[in-house]
Amino acid sequence: MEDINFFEKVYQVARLIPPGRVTSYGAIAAYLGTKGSSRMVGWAMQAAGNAKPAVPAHRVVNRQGLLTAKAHFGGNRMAAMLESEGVKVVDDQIQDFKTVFWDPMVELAL
DNA sequence: CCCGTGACGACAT
DNA sequence: TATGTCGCCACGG
Repeated sequence: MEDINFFEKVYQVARLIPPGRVTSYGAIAAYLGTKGSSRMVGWAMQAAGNAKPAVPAHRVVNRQGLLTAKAHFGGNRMAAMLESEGVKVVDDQIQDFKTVFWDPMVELAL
């Protein structure tokens, strides 16, 4: 685990996000132990586009459940993918965010 | 090696 | 509740 880079850690956790669920940058960061570096998670996601297998970055949103990454995906592609998985999105805001929220700290229960 | 940047978050006002 | 400011750390130039 310590052999892999911070980025890969983020990728692995992100890939564990089940369809129809979403998580926040801070949640991933906290799970990795770098609680205060939620930004790094987002930064990693930027590079995630070059990672293989592809990372479901569209399932990662901010603490408010707002599709901040939407701008990076381009257009409403991100929202469409989420809705396709059963996640309701209105005006870039995930509905019932609390319900679809997937917390690695709890789900992975390390 | 120093500086700016960034898909965030928590706290202060 | 809303807005503003600071902290956080990795990466590129």
